[in-house]
Amino acid sequence: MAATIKDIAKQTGLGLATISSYLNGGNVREKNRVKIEAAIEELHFEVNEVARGLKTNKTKIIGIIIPELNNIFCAEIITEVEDLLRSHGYATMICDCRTDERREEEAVEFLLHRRVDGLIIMPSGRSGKYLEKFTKAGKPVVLIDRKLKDIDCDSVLVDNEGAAEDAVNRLLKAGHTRIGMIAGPKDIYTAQERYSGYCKALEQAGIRPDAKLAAWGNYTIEGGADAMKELVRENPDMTAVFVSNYEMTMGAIIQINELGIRIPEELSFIGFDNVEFAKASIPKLSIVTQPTKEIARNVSELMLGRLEEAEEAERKEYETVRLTTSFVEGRSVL
Amino acid sequence: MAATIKDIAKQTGLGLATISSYLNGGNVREKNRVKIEAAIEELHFEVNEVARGLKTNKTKIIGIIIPELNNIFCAEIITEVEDLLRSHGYATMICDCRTDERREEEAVEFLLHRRVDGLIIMPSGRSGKYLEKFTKAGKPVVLIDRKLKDIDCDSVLVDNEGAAEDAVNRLLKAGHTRIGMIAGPKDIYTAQERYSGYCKALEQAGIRPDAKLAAWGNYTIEGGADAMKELVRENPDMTAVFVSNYEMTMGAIIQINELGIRIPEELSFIGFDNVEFAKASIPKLSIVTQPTKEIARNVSELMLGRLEEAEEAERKEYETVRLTTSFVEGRSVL
DNA sequence: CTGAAAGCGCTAACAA
DNA sequence: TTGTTAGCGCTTTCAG
Repeated sequence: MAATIKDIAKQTGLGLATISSYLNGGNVREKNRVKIEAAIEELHFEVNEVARGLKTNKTKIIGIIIPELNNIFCAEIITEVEDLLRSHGYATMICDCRTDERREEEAVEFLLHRRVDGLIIMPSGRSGKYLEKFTKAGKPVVLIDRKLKDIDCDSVLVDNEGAAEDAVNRLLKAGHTRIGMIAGPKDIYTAQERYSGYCKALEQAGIRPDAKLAAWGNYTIEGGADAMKELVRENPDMTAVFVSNYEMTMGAIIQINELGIRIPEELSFIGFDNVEFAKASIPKLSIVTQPTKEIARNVSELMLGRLEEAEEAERKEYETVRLTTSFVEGRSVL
Repeated sequence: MAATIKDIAKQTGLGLATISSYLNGGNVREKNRVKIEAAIEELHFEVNEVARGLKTNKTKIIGIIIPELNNIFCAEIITEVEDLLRSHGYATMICDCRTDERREEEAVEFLLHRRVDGLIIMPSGRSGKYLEKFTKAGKPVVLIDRKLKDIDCDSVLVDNEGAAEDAVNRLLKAGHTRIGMIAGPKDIYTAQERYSGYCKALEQAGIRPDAKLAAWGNYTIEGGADAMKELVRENPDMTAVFVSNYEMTMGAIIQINELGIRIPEELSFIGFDNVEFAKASIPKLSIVTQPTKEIARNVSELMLGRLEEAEEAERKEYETVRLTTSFVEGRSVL
């Protein structure tokens, strides 16, 4: 069995409090410090964070709920968040919910039982009702990428509408008028925002958005491919397309190859995220990219901040950070 | 403050043991069951897994240490493992170590303090010395994708050598003799295996492996691009290339586009992993793919099995599962 | 089947 | 500074 502070106390002849104090950076007489360190070394003592957690009512664990770890956008953010939190002593417990709201609710329950100190979530639904238990317990919740009704908390978003608007404007400027869009699931916040950016750009150019030109994918590769196929079938006059996430961008490209359509001669193309993929394509794709590192940094800082402030008395107003996207020029627009 | 079983006991007038028994699926008189459930509902009771963990000395948490969550091969496996373990009541604590051995050792320590019940690891180094603390504590360790010296435990691998050999044989059969390879880091197990498969195939065909034709990348996109550049520069007579992981495959393709080399006319190409990317490329890439789901399933089952068996007396011999890869035919070999 | 009591390893008053 | 003591919320004997 592993050694406990009791063993250390016995070995050194000191009291429990002294050992505990040493462990928590308190002041200990030099002579005793040496003794304690020797005992720790000798008995291979390792603090038991579980016991500590029970006592302090803080587990130093942050729960993370995401729709899909396989989604590169998620993965990039999570790696970074995990790194930042761990460097502050926090472990993360990640739950991949496969874009399933029911599973998300289960995950919330799961993490609640495990008494995580805070929750970072990229939610699939529209309402944050099921997060109440967290906020009521005084535990911080930080939303990534999507906004939720029925809940007060911090969130970090990107300017989805602006990003889509900008992309479509570029296509308009290149002279296109029949511009298709592969949008995300209708019930997802970001997808709606991006779609509305698309519409806004068209309207500003005096073009009425045509329902036939919008295909609703499901943020997956397959969904992107299907949507692309539909778009091409329904719109022989379409000369450009804007795809609104990475997985669907890849799917669309696969489909375009399948159909033998040439980019940009026959179809101008603007995709989303993953600069590397854009560079690996022929021709290089023009894409909208999101600042994943910056998102991660903001999320972590917000979380860490709330965690600290829980110690203190007052809390600051909830923040909504909105970051801007970038555009990476390729050769897919003509 | 959250309700505890004490509160439930008080509310129902029952003893602590009864509540605990109910919570753990024991037999409780029907009448009391109803009472308990009502109290739980009313007081919003949620079991505290931390306290439970302290008492039972089991946290129901599995630590996972990987080199890079951003690496799609890792991400695919981890998603699946996480899913399987969670469905058995286990949470996962993931540590991304950025292919850094020092960070891996820190992660081991980190997870040890948190008293995880088992460890799943895709190690960067060659020795498993630093995992001793785990095995000594009687906690199961399962290795993914790489084998380690100085440690006895289960592992799940793929037949790397065979996969590389097969790929190179295909190039040989197509008539190539000057075949390049972009290998992974020399100190990584899988990289060595794949390189040795490459050599084996050549030797069997009576060709002496030429050091100039082997470029050692670092399993990243950038590394793949650099290696490709070097290979082309040093070997004007090279007519085919085999790339040994996904990230480097993408990097190589980016570089090939950059250099304006045409596949397969000027260069035949076989890549690794990620069928989707292979399909999205022009022409479609021929690739070796690894069975990530199957790896995940094996890893989870091995871990779950060990966890159970810890309850019982004896333990089975350590297993090494070796899975086979597949080959997906594209149009990149001529 | 149920109640009482002990204790998992740690922290945090409080005294000394 | 250091020692003593009392729990954190749960499981688990052991009686009843």
